[in-house]
Amino acid sequence: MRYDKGHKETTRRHILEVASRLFRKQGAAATGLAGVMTEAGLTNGAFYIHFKSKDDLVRETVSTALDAQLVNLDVATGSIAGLEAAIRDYLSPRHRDNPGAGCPTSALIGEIARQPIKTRKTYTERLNGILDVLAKNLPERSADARRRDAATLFGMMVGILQLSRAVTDKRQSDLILEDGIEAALMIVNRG
Amino acid sequence: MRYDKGHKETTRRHILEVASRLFRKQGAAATGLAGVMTEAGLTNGAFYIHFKSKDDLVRETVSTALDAQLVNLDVATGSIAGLEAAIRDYLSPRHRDNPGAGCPTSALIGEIARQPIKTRKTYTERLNGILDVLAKNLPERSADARRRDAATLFGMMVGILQLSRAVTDKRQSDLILEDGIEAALMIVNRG
DNA sequence: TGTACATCAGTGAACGCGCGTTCACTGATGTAC
DNA sequence: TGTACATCAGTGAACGCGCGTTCACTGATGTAC
Repeated sequence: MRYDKGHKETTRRHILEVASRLFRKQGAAATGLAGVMTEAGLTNGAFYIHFKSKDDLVRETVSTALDAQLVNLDVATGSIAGLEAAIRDYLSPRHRDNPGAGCPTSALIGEIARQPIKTRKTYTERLNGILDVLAKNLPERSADARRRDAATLFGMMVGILQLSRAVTDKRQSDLILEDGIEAALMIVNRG
Repeated sequence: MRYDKGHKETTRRHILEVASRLFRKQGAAATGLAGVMTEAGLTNGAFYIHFKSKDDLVRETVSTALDAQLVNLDVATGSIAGLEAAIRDYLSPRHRDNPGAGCPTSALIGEIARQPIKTRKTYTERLNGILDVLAKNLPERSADARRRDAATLFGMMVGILQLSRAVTDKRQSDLILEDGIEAALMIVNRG
């Protein structure tokens, strides 16, 4: 073969990374495959060697981006202090200003809700993995209560980050993040 | 003239209503002008009699939809009980299942954050009007604290509604809404 | 060892299609003289 | 009062363009005999 063993898989992952970044930055509907492939250093036609369709690519990017987020979160947390640090990082100006490398949910949830059921199912599974990690790090009480708080906490973080991204006034945007951290920590520490 | 005085304005408002519904339901990027005009009972070409461009239409729909939301909210609230009822209504299965007639922020905030600055400025202004109404109905404390809580509360409601829309499991989706109401009321009643 | 063929990731041109936008035209009414 | 012209919301065909997708082809390597 012309290419190393594993080369195809490397290329596929590379396309996924590029697409994942562009989708989060520009939206999936607003991002064309030609742009993805050019950015990946390939030509149009090569796309279909790796993916069945654009829908397929969207589903794969959602899946892998959430997998990566779960791993990062699992490593970063492990204690209440770790969870609090993760919340501060999530609701930071740095995260707000870098959607392409940030939380896929905050960037794409509006579009995900309108995706084919298969993609929404994939999303739901991965989301639940993330909610499990959050719940694991919440203090005491029943596992059920922690798990339910995790969904509330995550929804809150997502909504607040999105508001901070939409608003044009930087001071207001910063304030939304700061107040959001305070409220999120209140959810973490309620009992 | 062939048409009544005020006919043009009526038509314009009709196009706005149709577009506003389709944008919230399908996303603005994923909705074509031909679809909007057909749904409005007109032909393609008539669009440019009423609007300068698609961007212009998006900005106008965002503006008028938020204006309408502000009026509804102002009427529905007026007391803490009213605010609580508005929160329950926002985080209800009915709202979740009817994005086309629902909160424009929950349906479009991801796209709004990527719109031209002019649209984002319009959005920010209107959002602040809504946050003012929410703040007005929060209990006591300083006006500044209430205003900041309003942003947190709204961000939370938006994020939770979006999560409930993305998730495929109905039971989980319902639970997210119920727990979200509880947490939102906690923000309302903290002091 | 040399040659013919198979494999397959990637190329790049082309497909049909729907997009946002433009424009010559329509036709009912209002206005001027 | 009658006629010529102006107005203007709306029509519908067409524009160029980029979309997602297809496909004949390339060319480096592996395999068979």
